[in-house]
Amino acid sequence: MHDADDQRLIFGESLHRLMHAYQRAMRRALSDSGITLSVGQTRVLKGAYFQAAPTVHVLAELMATDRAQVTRIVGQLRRLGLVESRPNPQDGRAPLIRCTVQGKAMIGPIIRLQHQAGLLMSEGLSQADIEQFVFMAETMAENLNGSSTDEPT
Amino acid sequence: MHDADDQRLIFGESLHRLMHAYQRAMRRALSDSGITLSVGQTRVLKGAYFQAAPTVHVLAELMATDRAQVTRIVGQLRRLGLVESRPNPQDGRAPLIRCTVQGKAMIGPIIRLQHQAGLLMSEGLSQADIEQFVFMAETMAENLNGSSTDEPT
DNA sequence: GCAAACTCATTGACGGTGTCAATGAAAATA
DNA sequence: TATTTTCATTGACACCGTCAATGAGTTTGC
Repeated sequence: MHDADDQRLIFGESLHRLMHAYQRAMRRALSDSGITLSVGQTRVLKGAYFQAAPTVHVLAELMATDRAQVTRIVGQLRRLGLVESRPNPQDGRAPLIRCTVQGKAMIGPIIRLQHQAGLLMSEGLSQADIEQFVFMAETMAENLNGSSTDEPT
Repeated sequence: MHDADDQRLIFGESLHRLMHAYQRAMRRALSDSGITLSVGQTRVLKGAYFQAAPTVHVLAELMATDRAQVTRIVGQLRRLGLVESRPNPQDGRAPLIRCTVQGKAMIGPIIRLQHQAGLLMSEGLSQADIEQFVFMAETMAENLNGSSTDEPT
């Protein structure tokens, strides 16, 4: 029934379709480029690169995902020699994670692929549209997160 | 580097965060309402309801996912008595899937939850914004899909 | 200083999901 | 009629999200 509602009905499905399409495109682009990393691995690698020696906790928060998951991925990347964790002088529980030289070498191509995907998907949209879209996506994510945590006082 | 590029860099991450937040919200809303269906199951159920006796193929296309996945979910829903598949007089390979009475009874609450999630996440955004967002999401998904399939002649 | 409570990373386990390959039945094509 | 194509189905595998338990380290309260 009635206009406004229908918009909302489509909403979830639109999001699903976009997300699937994006993930698929990224996965294909990565494998076509001979990069054998999963999407999650690239996300952690980027985090380790752009943040200054983050902990697992910081990365998990950044990616809005579970620490367990991040720990696992860090382990994989470490075994691949793309990342290393060094003891944290401030806190013995939380090692600091850093890109190795080899890890840094992969950042460039990864960024380039994401960049291309961004260009492709934004075809026919203006720069202003894109910025608006990103802004709205952030706003919505915050709306959803904020309500579930119910930060008190 | 330079404005335009940075937008694109954030792009993927924004999408990830929004998607995670949305999926989480939906999962929580479903379980809080005592509905023990997965997100995928609700999607298929909705498809079976809104389409007129679709095949697995149709549902998969609608959801932009794999037929195998849909087949599995249909099996689960059938075991739950929410859906039934009847032989297709037009094509013996592709049974037609239909909501049962019990399945239809669940549609209302599911829609309502998605509706609420939509309202929550669109807080602070105008109706025009929302429509714009959905439109852009569809456009982008098409951009991504169209290029990979390269439909010829 | 010491014990309790807390925080962190880590590991294990489980379910949902996406994808590919193989199978077999039915349809379309030659 | 024989070949090829299209469909659903099943199995297998990897990725991802989540929760529970563990253990090491830190902070708090006494």
